[in-house]
Amino acid sequence: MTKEGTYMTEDNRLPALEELSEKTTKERIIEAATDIFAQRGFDAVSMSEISEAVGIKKPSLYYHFASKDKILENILEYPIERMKQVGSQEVGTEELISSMSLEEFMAMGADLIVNWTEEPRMEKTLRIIFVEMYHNDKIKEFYSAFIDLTYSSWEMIFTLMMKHELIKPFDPRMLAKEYISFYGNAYLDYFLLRYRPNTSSFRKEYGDLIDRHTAFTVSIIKK
Amino acid sequence: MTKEGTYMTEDNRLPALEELSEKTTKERIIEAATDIFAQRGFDAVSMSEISEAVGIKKPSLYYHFASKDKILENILEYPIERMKQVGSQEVGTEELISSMSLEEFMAMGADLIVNWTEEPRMEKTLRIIFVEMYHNDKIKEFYSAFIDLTYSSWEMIFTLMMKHELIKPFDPRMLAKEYISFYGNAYLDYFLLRYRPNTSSFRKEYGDLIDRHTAFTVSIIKK
DNA sequence: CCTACCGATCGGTAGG
DNA sequence: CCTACCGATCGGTAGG
Repeated sequence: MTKEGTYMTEDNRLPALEELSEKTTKERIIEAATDIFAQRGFDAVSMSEISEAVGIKKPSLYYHFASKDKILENILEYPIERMKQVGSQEVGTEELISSMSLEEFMAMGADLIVNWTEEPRMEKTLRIIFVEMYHNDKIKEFYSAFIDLTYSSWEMIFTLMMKHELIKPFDPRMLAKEYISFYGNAYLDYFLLRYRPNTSSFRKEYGDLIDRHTAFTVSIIKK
Repeated sequence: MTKEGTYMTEDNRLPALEELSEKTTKERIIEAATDIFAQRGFDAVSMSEISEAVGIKKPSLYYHFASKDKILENILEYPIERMKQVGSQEVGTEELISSMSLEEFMAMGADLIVNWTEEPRMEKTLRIIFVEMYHNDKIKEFYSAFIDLTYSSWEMIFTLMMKHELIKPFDPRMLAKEYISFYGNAYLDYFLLRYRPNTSSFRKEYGDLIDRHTAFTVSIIKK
């Protein structure tokens, strides 16, 4: 968090161009820890193990992070930042809805939800979130906010669809919950029951099922 | 697993009636461990802590269970036995469907699913299952079987409902997945995100939402 | 069911 | 970023 890299640049020269694209030790720690935590969970992983993966000795980790908990905190900043990015680009939903067919919009929506898991770092972080949720208050807060935002977005979308008479009348909040539950359940299945890092992806395993969920939803709500 | 209670009955007399209703130490260990594992997870709980809750010393636990893992294994036998019980009493689904209204049957189905969580021991065991699923193969096996059985049961139910022309035509497997996802998601929310032992219950927190889910489902499928 | 004990490992610190 | 080290705690055993 502070004075990153001061140890390695104490000669005070400007870094060469090549070095700018190299990962800092701090970044390498985060990447290694994300990887190993995603595989075996936070508690089961020791600081020695992380340092070995990075290629340094255990006490050197404490130069970059004050504690094991701080490493986890840093890892969790990533999805929070990514959620803010997605949130800020949310513009013109109504124009989008009236500019395409119901089928097209729903397919686009499904794609957005699936894309969330496509980036490898995000996928590993989501795994950590699901595994550690039961006893980590920061993760609970993040996941709650993530779910609430998703419900509210789709409540708004379905409300607009009704306004434009694209779909039959429903309680939009309830419809959002029904629609999104399918994804929550798929996440539970993927991240807790069947997680095998680097051998598969959410899209590959659930893509077809999600297409069918989209078709099912359209068939039910379409006016 | 073997020779239970031999230490305490080495005088070879028949146990008094009163003793028959008393819990054996082995049972008390299971109950205490279930309680504490449900609260804080398997790895975070020490054998000392369990023994303290029971009122014995740590090494005495090893008279009843060969290892900490064996305690968990014993705890997991409970839901497996309960599932077998429920499975074996599954008779006359078709008569049931044709003997009541769609609304009545769906309300009864929702009740069965919610009842699964009402028994305190089952609730705690379900919490342990959700918390430890990510790294415990036996739990994965159990949960997979539980989910598959649920999907298959509802696939059969919806197939029979179509045969009796109570509901519109659907792919019954897909309809089962859509219907059950709502519960899977509610479990995820309850057991991982909002679990507060002894202060609430699944029925209390999700009863209303599930009634609305049942009504939503009926409104969509009813012929 | 207990006392006494063990090796292993953990997160973290001191001091350079 | 390293060597050397620490106190605490863990699951489990020996022997009664």
